[in-house]
Amino acid sequence: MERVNFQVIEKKWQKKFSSSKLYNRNGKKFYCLEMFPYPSGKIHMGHVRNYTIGDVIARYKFMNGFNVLHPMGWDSFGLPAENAAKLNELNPRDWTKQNIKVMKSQLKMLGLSIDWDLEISTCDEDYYKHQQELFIDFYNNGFVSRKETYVNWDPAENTVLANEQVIDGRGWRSNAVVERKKLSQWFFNISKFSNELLNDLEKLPGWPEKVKLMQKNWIGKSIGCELNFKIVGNKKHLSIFTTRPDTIFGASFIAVSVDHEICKGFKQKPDFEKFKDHCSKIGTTEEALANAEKLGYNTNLFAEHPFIKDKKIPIYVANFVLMDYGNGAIFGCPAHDQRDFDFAKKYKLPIIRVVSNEKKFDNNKEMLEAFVGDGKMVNSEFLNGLTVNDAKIKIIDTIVKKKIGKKQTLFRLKDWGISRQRYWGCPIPMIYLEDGSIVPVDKSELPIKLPNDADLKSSGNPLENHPNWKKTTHKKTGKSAIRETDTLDTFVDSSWYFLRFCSPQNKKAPFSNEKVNYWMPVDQYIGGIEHAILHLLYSRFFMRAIKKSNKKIKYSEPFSNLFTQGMVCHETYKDTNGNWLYPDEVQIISEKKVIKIKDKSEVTVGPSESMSKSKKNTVDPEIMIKEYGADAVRWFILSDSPPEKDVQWSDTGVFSANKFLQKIWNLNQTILKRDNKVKSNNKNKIFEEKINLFSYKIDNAIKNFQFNVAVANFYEAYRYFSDSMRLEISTKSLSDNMIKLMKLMLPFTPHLAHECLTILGCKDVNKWPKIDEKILKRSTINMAVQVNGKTRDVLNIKQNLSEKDINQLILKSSKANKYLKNAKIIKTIFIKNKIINYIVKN
RNA sequence: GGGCAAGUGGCGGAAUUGGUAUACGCGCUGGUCUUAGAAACCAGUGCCGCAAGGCUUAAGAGUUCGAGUCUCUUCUUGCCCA
Repeated sequence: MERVNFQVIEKKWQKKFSSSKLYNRNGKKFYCLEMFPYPSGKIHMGHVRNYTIGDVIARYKFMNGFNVLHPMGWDSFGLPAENAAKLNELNPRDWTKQNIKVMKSQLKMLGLSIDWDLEISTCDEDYYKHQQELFIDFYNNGFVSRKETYVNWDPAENTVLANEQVIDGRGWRSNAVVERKKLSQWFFNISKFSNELLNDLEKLPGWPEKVKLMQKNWIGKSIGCELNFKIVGNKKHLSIFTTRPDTIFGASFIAVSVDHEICKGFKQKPDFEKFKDHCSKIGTTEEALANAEKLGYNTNLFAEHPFIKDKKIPIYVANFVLMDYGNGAIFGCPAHDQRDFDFAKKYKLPIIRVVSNEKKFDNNKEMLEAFVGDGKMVNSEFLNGLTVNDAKIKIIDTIVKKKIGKKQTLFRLKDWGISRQRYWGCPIPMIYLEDGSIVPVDKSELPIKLPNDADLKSSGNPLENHPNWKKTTHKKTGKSAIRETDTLDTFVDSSWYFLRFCSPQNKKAPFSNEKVNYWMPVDQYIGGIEHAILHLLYSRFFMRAIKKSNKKIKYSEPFSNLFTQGMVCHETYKDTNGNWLYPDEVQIISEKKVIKIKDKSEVTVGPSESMSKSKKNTVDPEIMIKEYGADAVRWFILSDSPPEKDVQWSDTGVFSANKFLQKIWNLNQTILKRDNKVKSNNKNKIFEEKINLFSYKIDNAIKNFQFNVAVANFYEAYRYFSDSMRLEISTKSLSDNMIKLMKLMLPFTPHLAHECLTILGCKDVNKWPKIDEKILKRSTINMAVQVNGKTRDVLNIKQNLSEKDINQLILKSSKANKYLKNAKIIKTIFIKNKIINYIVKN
């Protein structure tokens, strides 16, 4: 069998992919974008999967006549560069540049159809200059604010962490116990768009339902009401927020946050300070608060119940009430909220049931946990007998009429804290004047560049510690000023890069309005599900804020279709000492026996998990490409699982992918060498119809993102094709149909397909083959013959035959006949081109 | 605790959306070729049964001429939120 040297043809075609313009600029626009990588060092299999999927779509659309935009860039600011730089005594910039160089060459090895002329890198001054410009625009349009808030402070990293970076009360990277600290921070006012971001999810039919649901929950709209309580012996009111005003008759305490105004009076009390100190150690995530033991500090103050005369409710300070949600105060109804229940049990507060779903309500029954289900109101005076929902409506109505509160909508979504006490990020273009005012720098002074000589080794904020970087002057007044020394969260960098790709070399502005209005929105966005919430939500916010500050932009949704691919997994290996081992350090002898190559010791095989450096269950794409070829790696990663699901990496899988591609090559060679004197006969027609059917199936599978199904169809088509070589089919027909198949394969295995198409003499390589739907209607179909619902025969027949014809056929020759002979047919169910089912009685 | 998915051979998975269950690949078994191995090629491979045939899509029920697909109950797993 003839073999092709993949290394040679892949190198050859990769040169052509990057040297000539891949795309012409005709046809309807199609913006295909994969989430750009963080340049961490080398590409991993997750990247291979992500970019191969994107490449299939881009090439498919291009071959179908679209004007495709398929760019790539680098999400190149971020903490790892800083850490690596510390470790290796390198400048973060040099470390990042080096990684980009390596990863770019690796991506090229995959043969991706990326337009590298559009390459951007977020750590380039060219990029972050415009980001600073956008920041100032946002500031001038009221989308930026400065707030003092409690933040998650990582004492080991000396930085603020986002809620999602706090795992079980510890920093995700440092594992240090996170503290609550009050800091002045910059915020993007994403919450101004809460309603819009929620409602517009409905306008995104091309997004997975799952992602939309996650965003919906994240935004977390809740409708409730504000209610004022009178404090006994005090003229002041205490205003609380609740989503369960219907349970007011079950209220047995009020709980406020430690930061609530009311607590100011206890500041000098040592027991309060101790309590507050304790609270600060829990962290601020909802999860941490929910899991923490419910603790309270008794203020010895009481509030009057608004509907029960002379009833007094104790006021506690509680660790599970947050100042930045609602009013920082709630009323506790222990019978119908688990947190309140736990709290009431601990402090021996009454538990009064006000909702019941029992047939006969038993007021004395002891509760073991809170009842949060639906039911009818009890113990609630004028609400008794109503459903929870009706009770809510009635009580809010009453509260409004009595002027002791109002209806209120709250969102879980908070403003986006963007300040980071870090060096390797985009400097925030704000300055502090001597008179205390804070103003943006003049746009003419952009970019505010990062200094090259910052000290990264000492703890704290490197820009703050720099001897003179922060000293500047205010352009308008000439007076001295101090720069903001925080840098922007790197999520900001990735919130608008898709706009920059539309005109990446634009020196004057972040993007050209005209280009953005042409290319946006992204027609197909592809990336990991891990970005389902934050990155996508922030990008949606950016688009809206940009549209409001730049009236010429037409769109508010950045991504019209979203595809989230699954992860790449591999088995894990541990040696006898419990150390993780890389797959290439072990040898698999049999299903039950795996040994360490080095010393032949036994290895324990663990479950297949998402590839990660910490568990060493990674496979290096570059090594795989060198061994099996890029086309085989691409082929395998698409073939084994549906793209939205996790895929298991398997060496035998990529090995057999290579084998198959060699067979394809060999088939091409056989056709080329075939005597072309073979005259056409009626075998041609059947052959062509069959290949047409395969083409139809493959085309459909690609359209539906079922690449694994497409691959299965290629295997079948190959086998059919190879079997047909023995038949008297004209060489021209074989060659034409091979061209058809190779074009269909081009998005999957571009190197091999280009090579084969060239030797077959194909002139319109980048034109998707025509699929004749008329032929599909002419070809034969299989019809199942059932008796009493059991399949007894399958007929290969012409399409659209009538029930009568089929009855005759069956009587003549069918295996099903013997089940019909001595039976009485009571009923026949006939579905054209699908099935005939005889219901019989003996 | 809540929400959302999903459960099909030894494994990854397919099934035209209610109409031939197990396509395709991996693995395995046998054979040809080979000094031998690898590769290549051919055949077989859900379970029971010598066969005819019967059974089978986590378990159980229901709707239907017909259910992997729809409905209900239970179990299990995964993901997200808490």
